[in-house]
Amino acid sequence: MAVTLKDIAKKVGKSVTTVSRALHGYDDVSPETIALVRKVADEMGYTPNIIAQRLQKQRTDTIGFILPTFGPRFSDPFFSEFIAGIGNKAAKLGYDMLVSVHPPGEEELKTYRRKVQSYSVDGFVIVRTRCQDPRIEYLCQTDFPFVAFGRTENSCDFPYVDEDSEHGMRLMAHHLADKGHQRIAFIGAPEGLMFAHYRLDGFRKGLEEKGLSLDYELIITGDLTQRDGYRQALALLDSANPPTAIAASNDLMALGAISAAQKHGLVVGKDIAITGFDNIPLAEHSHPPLTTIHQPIYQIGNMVCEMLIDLVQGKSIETHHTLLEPKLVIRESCGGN
Amino acid sequence: MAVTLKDIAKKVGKSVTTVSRALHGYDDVSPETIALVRKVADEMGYTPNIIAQRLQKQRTDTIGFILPTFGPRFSDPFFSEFIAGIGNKAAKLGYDMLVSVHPPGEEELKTYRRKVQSYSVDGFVIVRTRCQDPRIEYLCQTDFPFVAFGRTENSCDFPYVDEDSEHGMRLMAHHLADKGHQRIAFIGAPEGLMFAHYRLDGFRKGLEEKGLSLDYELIITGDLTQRDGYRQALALLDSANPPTAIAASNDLMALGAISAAQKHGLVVGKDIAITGFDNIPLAEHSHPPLTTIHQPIYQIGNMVCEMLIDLVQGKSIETHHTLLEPKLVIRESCGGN
DNA sequence: ATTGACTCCCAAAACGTTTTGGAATAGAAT
DNA sequence: ATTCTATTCCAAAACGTTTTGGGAGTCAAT
Repeated sequence: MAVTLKDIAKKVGKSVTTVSRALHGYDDVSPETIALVRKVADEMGYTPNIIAQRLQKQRTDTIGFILPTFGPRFSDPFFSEFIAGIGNKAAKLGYDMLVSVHPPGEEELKTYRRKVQSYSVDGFVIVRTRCQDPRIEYLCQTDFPFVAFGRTENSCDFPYVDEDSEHGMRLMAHHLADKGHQRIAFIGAPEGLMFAHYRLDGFRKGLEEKGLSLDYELIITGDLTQRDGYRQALALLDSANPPTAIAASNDLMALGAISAAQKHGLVVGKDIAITGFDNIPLAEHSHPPLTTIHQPIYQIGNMVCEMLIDLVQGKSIETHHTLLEPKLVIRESCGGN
Repeated sequence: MAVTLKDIAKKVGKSVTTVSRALHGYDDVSPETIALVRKVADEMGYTPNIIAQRLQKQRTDTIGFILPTFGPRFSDPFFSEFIAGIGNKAAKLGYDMLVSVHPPGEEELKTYRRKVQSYSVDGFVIVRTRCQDPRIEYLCQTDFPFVAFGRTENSCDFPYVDEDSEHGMRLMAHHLADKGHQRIAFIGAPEGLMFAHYRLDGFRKGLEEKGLSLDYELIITGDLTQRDGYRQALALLDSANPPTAIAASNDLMALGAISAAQKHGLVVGKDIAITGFDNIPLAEHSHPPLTTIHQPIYQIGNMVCEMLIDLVQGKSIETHHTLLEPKLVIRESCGGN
């Protein structure tokens, strides 16, 4: 079996205590002993048993991340990038990342509860916040550390990072209005998601500021997949009086909408304008390239993770709430600049 | 603090041993005691401390998965789907999933080593196998349980699931040849990856079987991103004698190539044929929809995870090697049917 | 000769669980 | 009265680590 402190202790003829303290470089161990212990530990290939450390320290050095997602063909590039963001930062700070996959619902919440109660993780990263978010409510209520990407309507105060998508969508509305579009459709995100509201409200306000109003017949909702963007856009274009522009609530749906328009024989960027939100890598090299709002997903993963780790380590966080300024990225899918 | 066995023991006036055994339903505990203990445990909201269990049991009920990936803007839908596949199966079998992110290299291997030696996980899922794969070599050599998605040229024997991409690419070559293409370009995957070879070899063989040969000038290599597919395809199309078909080694690059062709004013599916590999969800709703080889990524995640868990539990696995039959999915990006 | 300061070390407890190897009691069979 | 069997229980050890609260020895200052 593996090498333990006891084995080293036996070898060097000291106590387990001394070996432990030597390896941690305590100054009540003589330099010679430290050197000796280090050498022997090295030779024997010692690695501390992380589980024993965790039991003793009463923390896991692990952060939890539960992907709130559906079905087998789940494949949102947004999440790979976000995971990379959290994961890299966590690794850098010496933390592990425990990932689960659960569609929103009762089961999901049970998973949170179980992980909290069994001390599986020190804290959680929450993503895709919902208006009334049971995860946030639960974690607030049990005082368990977490940081969210996104805000919520829950009453409790908690640390989060979010992009000001309301403002982002206002910019987008201005842009489309400036391009002369009047009949503009909006493909929203599922009702329960917090950002669905920000984006819709922002878009509506943006149009109003330009003297336009968002026709309620042209507001539809998609499930954020490309497939659904395609389907919804097709329906819009098949209607009696199709829009001249479609603003989707995320890039994936926008890409679907582009396909639908092209299927309809339209030249996107000329016959119709289509826009997204997120600026995933795919957006840059689609045809035509997609006008969208940039969201630094990887960096947000970084930030959220760092905040969480500060939090679980009891460090005082300077800023609990970060609202990032969105940037409009103009490409050809709405005719360019 | 949390409620422990000791707390329950005190409450019911029995020993910790008895409480533990009662909760596990041992038959040397009287039914009344079992009922009482269960009730009290419930009332007090007891959840076993998972870390203590792990220390005692000497296993973690956790499987490890290290994403072999680069840079910040990493965003491959392939991985989200694969993670979902592993994660869901793991959850179903009562296992956690520990995810790290590391570009291939020395650091990556160190992470494996550390996780093995510190007992962080019971086994690993390996993905994107390389021809000479240091991860596999290390794990074989230390006899640590793992299952791979993909084969390798390493000499050791190990359990894997793979799709027969050589055969898949042969089918694709046949299809393109049957469509009358003669000047066909191939965008390969990075050299070191095992599947890069299978796909290239299969494609070459497929063409040869149709009496065609693959011009070495038309073999180029991409980094599997859409951006690079775009770049490489642009180069091909800018050349003096451009190909009439481009077969990319994955869907993402194929999508990039489609954009490039469209940028060049070509109608994909008519002026030029472009094909991919993977059949990610994006492939179905691109414009035009992408002809590709289907790879059931989610199910492969499921299978690999299940095999691994059988393995770490010492169950005898029936089949160590699974080679899945690829299926050609014909869509419009190469002219349909 | 004491005291104090300093250096180096360690036994034991603790974290929360499971498992081992009995012990105690009661009733039945001899 | 003794032995045997069943039933129900539990003390202690074990997993591997860190921390607590000293102890022993040396040397210098009183």
